[in-house]
Amino acid sequence: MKKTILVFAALILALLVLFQLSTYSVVSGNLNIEIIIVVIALVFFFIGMYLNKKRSQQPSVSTEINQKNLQNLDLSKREYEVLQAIALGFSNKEIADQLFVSESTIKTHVSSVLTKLNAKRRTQAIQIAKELQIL
Amino acid sequence: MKKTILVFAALILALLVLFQLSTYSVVSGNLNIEIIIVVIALVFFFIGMYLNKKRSQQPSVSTEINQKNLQNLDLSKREYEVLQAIALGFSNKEIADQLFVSESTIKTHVSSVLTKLNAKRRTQAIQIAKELQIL
DNA sequence: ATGCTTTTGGTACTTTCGTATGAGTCGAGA
DNA sequence: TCTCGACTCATACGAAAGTACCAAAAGCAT
Repeated sequence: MKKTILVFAALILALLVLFQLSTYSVVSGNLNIEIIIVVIALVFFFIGMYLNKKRSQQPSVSTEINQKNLQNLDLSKREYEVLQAIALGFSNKEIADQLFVSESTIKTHVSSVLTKLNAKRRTQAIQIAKELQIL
Repeated sequence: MKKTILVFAALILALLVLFQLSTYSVVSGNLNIEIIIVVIALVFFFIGMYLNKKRSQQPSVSTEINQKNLQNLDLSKREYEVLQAIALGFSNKEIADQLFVSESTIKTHVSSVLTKLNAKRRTQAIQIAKELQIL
């Protein structure tokens, strides 16, 4: 809300500046009227784009991963890889083959992931990870 | 692509019209310069909003469920409920308690869901269902 | 070099999941 | 009424998944 007020204040200010500029230059005749129009057009074009972007960004679900949550979980690189593979629906054996390690290793990683995500099952881990926007 | 060309053509046209209008009115002096500025500002403000909207609408992921895919899968009401519960990370026993049926029943439903979704595991079923925008 | 974490891997055991099969109940519709 | 699909439930078995505990190798920072 505060930001909106600031934006509109800046907008009005810009308008006033343009008024002054245009009347001055038209009167003095040292500036072409076309330049003024182009400047005004560009300024408000980008203002329109900016405002609309702000508006449309809020409801859109940020599909990017939340780095803060990811770091807070303290998952190791390998554990995160395993978590991603789990979310893709792979079995422990399949993950093991993909990462060229044994299934025992994957089980170890999965257990760590479940503990760190505070999940009882891998399906729950997926759900929690998605809520944290980690995937 | 065709639309982009049209939009830019209209944009250039609008610019030309404004040029003509402004030079004419300034010369004849029958139109206030402020009015012109406001008109230009408004026009390009909305052009900016419109273009930005078009751009941001395309990559937005429709979060609604795809009814067509849902119907094509031929999942029964109960099976769909179970699928949703699976995606929330619940175990068969927990789902059974929530739906007031036995775990055996849930197992039956889960098997049907896996078959219909062509999945080997419940985690894979979740992934497939999300791809089909069923969840 | 010496801790420290990560990664790896194993054994043994429990739990959960998934399949196969069969069967009873119930409601909607031919 | 008879049929069909959906829902229910059980048993038995095998396959994954998960836990607990241990331990060695590797990487990396002080």
